Amino acid sequence: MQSFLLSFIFEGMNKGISLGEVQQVFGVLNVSEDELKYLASKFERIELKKGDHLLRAGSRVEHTYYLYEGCMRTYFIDDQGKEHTFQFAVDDWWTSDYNALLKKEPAMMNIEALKDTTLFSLSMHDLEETCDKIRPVERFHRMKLQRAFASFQRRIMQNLSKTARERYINFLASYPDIEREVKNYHIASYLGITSESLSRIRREMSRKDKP
Amino acid sequence: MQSFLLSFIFEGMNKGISLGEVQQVFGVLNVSEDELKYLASKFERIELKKGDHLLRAGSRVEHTYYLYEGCMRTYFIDDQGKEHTFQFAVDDWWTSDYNALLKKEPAMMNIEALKDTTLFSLSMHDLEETCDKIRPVERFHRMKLQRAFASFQRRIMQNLSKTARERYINFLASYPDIEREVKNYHIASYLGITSESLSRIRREMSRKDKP
DNA sequence: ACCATTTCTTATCATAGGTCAATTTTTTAA
DNA sequence: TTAAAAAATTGACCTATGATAAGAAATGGT
Repeated sequence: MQSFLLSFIFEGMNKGISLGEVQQVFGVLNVSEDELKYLASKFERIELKKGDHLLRAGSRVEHTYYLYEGCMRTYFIDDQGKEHTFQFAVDDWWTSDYNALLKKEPAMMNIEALKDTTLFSLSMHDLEETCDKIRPVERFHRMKLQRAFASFQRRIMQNLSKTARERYINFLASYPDIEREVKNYHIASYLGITSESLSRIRREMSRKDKP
Repeated sequence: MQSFLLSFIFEGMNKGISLGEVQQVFGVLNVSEDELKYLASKFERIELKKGDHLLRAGSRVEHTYYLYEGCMRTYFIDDQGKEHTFQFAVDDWWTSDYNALLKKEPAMMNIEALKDTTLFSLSMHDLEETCDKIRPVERFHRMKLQRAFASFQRRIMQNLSKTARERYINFLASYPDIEREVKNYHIASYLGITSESLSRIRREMSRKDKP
């Protein structure tokens, strides 16, 4: 009887997200209890196991995802079959294939879990609707976009002006904790180099670290 | 007398922008005449001659700029003194150093006019204020950010997966009309290669074009 | 129209990073 | 615990692009 009750509760939790979790998603947001409930109703909880894919190239994209806990990698495959990591996402990031989402084209990106991960999904349609209905949400979203925009600017600047080695050092500084989860070839393809090149860079660095 | 009058009119025009121009900036926007006037009052017209700088690295950034007519280039200088073109802007684009603007840091970017150019400047403070006061403006701005975001995604994907030659071909397709204004070394540094390399690529391409 | 300046091209040589193949190390699953 | 699979490293060689320098072509100011 008790275990039946428990499983019922868990199933219920898996459908949606709590008000507390909504507040985590949006930070401190000046909205009413009703609005909070409305927001919560729009999200769905997604639990992924390490290695699971959230999105695959070619499929339709309709959602954007809030990464509640875990670690994801977005990558794409080029014409020659080579894999390129577009970005890593960790706690409290949003992720999706925004280009496909916006242009209503099939996804070019794949998104996979690098460890067991919990996400909250929100359809683009609901995002628009909540932006319309709840002013602070639109503002919140606009701010998110601005910050993402600025970070893209920095990434493009780096790619244009830094050597692979400098970019790697910078990567380590930007994602200090991520290292355990990601493969070196993920990092290499994020930096725009081969796994072998990264290996050489790492060797040189460890040489010079211990003289 | 007539010439005095003319110069008076031009001076007046130089201060602000007309309601018709505001509508150009925001496209068809569902706002009242009063709101349109309010918006117009927040913009300032800037006329630049070819070669003039709108922004220089190190200076404070407080404005974002709508490019009404003309052509601008945003570039930065790296630690080794090398110049990198971050982006070209043509009619109906917005430009600024968004990273600096957002983080309230000194500019890293330089923005120069590639030909005589008319811009409308809007301070970040006024942008926030108009987003607050006029809902459709916030929506408009959010959409702009989304599109810019998607286009950055495409650029990063390209840089990771395409050869210099492919990127050049793609550049020509993306900016078909810009070529007359920009120097080859502007394009080269936008693509992340040297002017000499671009020259080689161009030679190879013209060889194969005429067999 | 002319000279000065800037930009573009070409050639040569140097180098970061890519490719391929073999080996070692680490992780995974039975 | 061990065998199999995946990931990382290494070495030998290759290629695209960078650096430098010099000349050709285009552009701009007077």
